[in-house]
Amino acid sequence: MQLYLERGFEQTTVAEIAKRAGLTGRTFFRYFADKREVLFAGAGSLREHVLIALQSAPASASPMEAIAAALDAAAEALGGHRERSRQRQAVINANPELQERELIKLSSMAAGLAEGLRARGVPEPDASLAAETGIVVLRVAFERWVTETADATLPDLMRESLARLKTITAGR
Amino acid sequence: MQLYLERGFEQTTVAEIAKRAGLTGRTFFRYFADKREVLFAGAGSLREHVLIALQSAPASASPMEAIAAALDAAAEALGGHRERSRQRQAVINANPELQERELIKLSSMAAGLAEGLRARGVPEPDASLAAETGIVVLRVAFERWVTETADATLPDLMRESLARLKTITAGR
DNA sequence: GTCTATAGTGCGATAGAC
DNA sequence: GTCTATCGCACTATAGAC
Repeated sequence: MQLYLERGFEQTTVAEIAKRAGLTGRTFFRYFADKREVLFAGAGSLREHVLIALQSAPASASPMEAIAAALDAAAEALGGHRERSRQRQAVINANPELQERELIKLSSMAAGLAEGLRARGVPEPDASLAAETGIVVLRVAFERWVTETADATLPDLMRESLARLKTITAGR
Repeated sequence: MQLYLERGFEQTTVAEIAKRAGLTGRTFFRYFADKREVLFAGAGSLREHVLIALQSAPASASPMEAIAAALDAAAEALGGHRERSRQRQAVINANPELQERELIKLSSMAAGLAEGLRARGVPEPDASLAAETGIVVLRVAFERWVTETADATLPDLMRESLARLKTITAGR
């Protein structure tokens, strides 16, 4: 993160990262599949967290209610370090390659959520639609959270965004 | 496409592609920013097509109605070559790098749709939510279209998926 | 079209932990 | 004695500078 902020992602070589960490380039690739992956190391635990929350939702919950529970868990997990999130997002927004990686991580979370919903008996295409829609809400709320100056809390923005979505999709 | 189908995306070198096209590797990179981009050459025109449809929607249309019009245009543009779409998707599904590229193309379309909605006077976060949700519907419907054996038409699947989404997000 | 930096891989050597 | 972490080296292919 230091180097990526200092001189930008592309301008930073793996050798430089490794050197600052007191390692060699070869060892870097033992831990990270590629240069981008360093910024997404925490994605796995977030994914688990969210999927557990989905499973823990009461069986009586509707698909979107279950997704809402998962989103609450995500907001709680992400809502902490706002400044760090801002920095990280600045690096990512400055580089298309990193945006690609971020998108596929979120897509993987969506796939996990869809699977979780199917396990709850939700048929397709409803499971995928609900899961992907949940990720949309997550992303939009997160972007507002790191962008806006007002300090609404992430869980609040998440709930508010979900409410807006319901209004928008409601018929007419 | 031939080479990617024959031996897989990773196993195909740019030199091989260039040779079969009667060019040198360097010339390949004059036309395509990277090895993946060949598969997404048509994305730009689809994007335009869809954005024009959004602009052409009547001013009285609600955000989701405008998005629905854009989706119709997308379905019409994509709905033709089903077998080719299947092949293309098979190549993409077999390779994470390609999935990343596909996601960012769709994300760019979502950004365009959101901008189009804002131009229509739709405020944030509604514009982004509606736009991203539209892309979700597009993706889910498209996946059903290339996956399922039954030959429902893409426009039909698109409309049906949108209808399901409305049901799912409806309160309770 | 040529030249080159750098990402990323395969294989093997070494050293320390338990 | 096995397991794991780091490193060294050779090599390919992408992608960018010129």
